Amino acid sequence: MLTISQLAAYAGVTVRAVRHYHKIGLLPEPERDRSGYRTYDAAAVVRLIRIRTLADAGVPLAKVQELLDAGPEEFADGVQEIDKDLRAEIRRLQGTRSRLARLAAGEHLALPQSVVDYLDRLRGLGVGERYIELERDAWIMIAAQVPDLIDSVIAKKHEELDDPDMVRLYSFFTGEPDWRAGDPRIVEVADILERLMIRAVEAGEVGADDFDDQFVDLMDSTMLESAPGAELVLAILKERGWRGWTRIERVPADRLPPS
Amino acid sequence: MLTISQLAAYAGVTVRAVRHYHKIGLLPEPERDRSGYRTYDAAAVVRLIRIRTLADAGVPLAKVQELLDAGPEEFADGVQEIDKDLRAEIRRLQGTRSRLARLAAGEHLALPQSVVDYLDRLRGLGVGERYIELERDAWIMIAAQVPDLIDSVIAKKHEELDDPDMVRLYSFFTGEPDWRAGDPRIVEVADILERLMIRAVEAGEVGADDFDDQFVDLMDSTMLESAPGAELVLAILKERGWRGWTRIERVPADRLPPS
DNA sequence: CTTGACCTTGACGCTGGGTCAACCCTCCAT
DNA sequence: ATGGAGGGTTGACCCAGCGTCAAGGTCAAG
Repeated sequence: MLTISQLAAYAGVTVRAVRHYHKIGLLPEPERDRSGYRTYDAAAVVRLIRIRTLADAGVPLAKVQELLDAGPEEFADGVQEIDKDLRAEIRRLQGTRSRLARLAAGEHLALPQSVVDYLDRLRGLGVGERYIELERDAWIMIAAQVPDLIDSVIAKKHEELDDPDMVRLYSFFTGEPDWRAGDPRIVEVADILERLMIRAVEAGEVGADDFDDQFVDLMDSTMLESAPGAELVLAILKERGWRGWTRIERVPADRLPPS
Repeated sequence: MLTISQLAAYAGVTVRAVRHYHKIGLLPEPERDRSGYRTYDAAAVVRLIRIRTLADAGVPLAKVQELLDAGPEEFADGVQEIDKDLRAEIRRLQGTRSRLARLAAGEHLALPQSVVDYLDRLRGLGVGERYIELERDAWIMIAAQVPDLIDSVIAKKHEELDDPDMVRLYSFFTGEPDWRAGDPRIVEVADILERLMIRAVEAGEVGADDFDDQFVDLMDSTMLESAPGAELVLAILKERGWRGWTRIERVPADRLPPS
């Protein structure tokens, strides 16, 4: 006959755990000797080891009880199910490992790969790190609000970057992004942007996107919030008869303000 | 700006969890809008996703806080450590899977492989299943009390089984193990056992074991508890001048009771 | 007889939130 | 303007699976 600590040690559990199993009725209370000590037999060892095998597999104790007190085919089914969960858990941990490695490598897990690639392309064009951080934050906000649109938006952005004028536009954002009203470069930016807009209108791309108004508003306001100079550039373009940013519109000539 | 549910959804957590992180100071409380709603920016998204990445890896939230607020080399070390734990956990789960498979196959995980092999050999000799269960339980009790001796004991048992007389002895245990005083077969068993003992004495094996007295007592009492007929056989042998079971002793001739 | 290692019951603590409850804010359709 | 849906807010209680005292009774050895 065994004492509780012998039983516990052999099964690889603590004495406290064994008593817990008694309390919840998972392991039957054994006989006591004359001094009140519990005395265990081989059946208790077998049961306890089964309990641990299942519990180690992550099975809640209540289900362990069900399984151990069920018929053999029910037991086999349950074990099958548990094994499936174990395999899934192992895969999950492997995924966690790779995410952890990416986190340690300094990757921004807050954004889908497409956006990361886009930002890398900007960086490759010589765009300053401070501006890229602004863009990154803006894309995070957009991705958080419309996660399923982000890939198609980024695809459009990539197309835009195929245009050398657009590349020139971005190169303005190199270095300090602290634009101030009166900076003469703002006019240069506006000139480039206007050329791009004209080309877009000529190519019939205006109004050709599949995004709804609400989303266009989101893009515009996010970009305006993040890029301080954008407001000033937009003001100039507005004088020249343009409206919009994400979606370009030409204001009718008769409503143009006097230049 | 994001609401709490947008933030939570994007990071793949519940609103409740985000508020929990605020309460424990893991994620800073953001500004509120005029109606008291929390408004989140991109930095919160980044921080929350980092929290989740670490928490998914099983890191307790208190340590997550430490890590995120620490320097880069401390962070890298911590991640290294976590990844080590993850690998260990994956190996543990794979071990659990194999134990689970053995459990489902009806194996007795309560005994080391050596004992299982020994019992299989008995089964192969035609020993009855009921007796084998008795032996199994006895070995479980012994293994639980002296786990590091069990392998050498079993090795001795295997040697014994090389003797045809011992095999004959075991074959008596086939079928019902309910021995009763007066059963003539008990004398047969005693005869065989005596032959074995004489041979052991002649081979100089008596007293040649490396086990201490306490352990010999344990073996004897366990076997006597489990095998009901053993007592009767031992009584006959005692009359013939033998003592012991695990460790054989020849009682000096002058102390022999009259036969 | 003492000492130290066990045994007993009982109660509280811990992680990481889930799950109400009770109430406020905003927006949209009527 | 009104009512309802669908957000948001705090607060309080609840869970598993034990760990960790606390406050003693028992056993074996010296």
